[in-house]
Amino acid sequence: MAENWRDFDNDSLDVSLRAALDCFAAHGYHGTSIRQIADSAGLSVPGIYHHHRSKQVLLDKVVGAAMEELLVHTRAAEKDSDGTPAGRFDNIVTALILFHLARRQQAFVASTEMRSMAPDVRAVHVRSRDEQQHMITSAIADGIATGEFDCPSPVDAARAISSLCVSIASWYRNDGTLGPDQIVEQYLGFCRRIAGQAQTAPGRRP
Amino acid sequence: MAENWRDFDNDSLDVSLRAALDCFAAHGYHGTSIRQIADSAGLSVPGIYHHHRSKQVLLDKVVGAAMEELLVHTRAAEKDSDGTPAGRFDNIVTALILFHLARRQQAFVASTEMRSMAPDVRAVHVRSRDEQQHMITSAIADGIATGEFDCPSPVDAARAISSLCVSIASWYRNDGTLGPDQIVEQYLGFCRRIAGQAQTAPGRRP
DNA sequence: CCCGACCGATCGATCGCTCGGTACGTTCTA
DNA sequence: TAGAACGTACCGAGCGATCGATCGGTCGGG
Repeated sequence: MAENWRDFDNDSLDVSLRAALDCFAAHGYHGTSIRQIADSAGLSVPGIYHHHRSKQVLLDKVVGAAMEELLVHTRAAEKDSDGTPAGRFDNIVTALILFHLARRQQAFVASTEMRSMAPDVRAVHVRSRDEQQHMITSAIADGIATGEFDCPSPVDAARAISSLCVSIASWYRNDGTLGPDQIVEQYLGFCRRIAGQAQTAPGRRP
Repeated sequence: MAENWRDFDNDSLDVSLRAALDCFAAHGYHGTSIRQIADSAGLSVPGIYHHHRSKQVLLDKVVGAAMEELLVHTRAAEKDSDGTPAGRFDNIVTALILFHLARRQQAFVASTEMRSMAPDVRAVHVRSRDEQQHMITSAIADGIATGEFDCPSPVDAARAISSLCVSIASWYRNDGTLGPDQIVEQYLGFCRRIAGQAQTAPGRRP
């Protein structure tokens, strides 16, 4: 995994979770009924409950799988970097962008349905997101110390960068005019600029 | 209005719409029942229906009021600028940021509950948002022509800027450590950098 | 005397979820 | 090796609760 953090293979969601994800992404958690999920999965309502205890755990499993995947890829991306703040930053942010392209629906549901989750479940996912964001913050903070970055607040910049990458999930479509590589290049450029990386521009790699 | 586009006075929502907004922001449209709204408004369920025809129009009125307010302020902000691309950009983006600070809940509901609205109603609000975003796009495009801005795609940059400002609504709290002025300064800086405005940094006005 | 503001009671529909089953492949036993 | 026993994977029907919405009222000010 250490070197192939750029690749996201097929997700491991079963037919029920896949159906739940589709419905949640389209109509939201509370806007989706178990019957809709069952129809979408080609099962009956008890068929869903045979595999998953409740509607809540459907949401939990869908979001949990995505968050874990994101953390694993992000940690691998940082470890695979050259160790410099700018190198760490680039890899972490690239992993974040790639994740939101490859796991569009999961990322979208994770960000929009946080409030629909039970408090204890939500706490786990909030912690994951905080850890992810902290990796960005610390790369920027280190980069300011070395002069590679220039911005007034690493925490605020990291939040802006995180928000910007998350927003990709709300408009990206597989059949759009921009391909994944172009988006990575463009958004990595945006994020570098937000952090004040010297001599970079969106769409141009130095 | 032409010169006081920076000010957002108290919103004109009645007690029912205010209650609906609070509930929608906290639990989402489908996660909110009419009874919750009635309780929060200090009315009975028929008391709500006396003033508003359905749950759908509650959402429509809340979002519609916000979108109209945003457009009015943004148009005034552009008209009030010095006419240069950079000046237009700064005013439009500033209005967008101020709006998301002053109308946090409305902006949040508008962005998260688009999918919960009837198609014809949604189309109206999508058009408003497109017009808003197009003003940013055109300021950037003009700025590239004059050399004030530098980015590969004005459309993509405008979308990123718009997304970034919208995201403010999902974390900003009135009692947070950052005051409105600081956030405007910081996020305007982020947005300038995304568009590739020369010689600017977040937190520093030239 | 009427009209706008509001409420208690209740409508049919739908919600998440469960009960008691059936079908079927595998395993254990005589 | 036949057949009983079992575990897994499901389904039709229906549970109590809650949903958005409505009905027929009450009540105070003009």
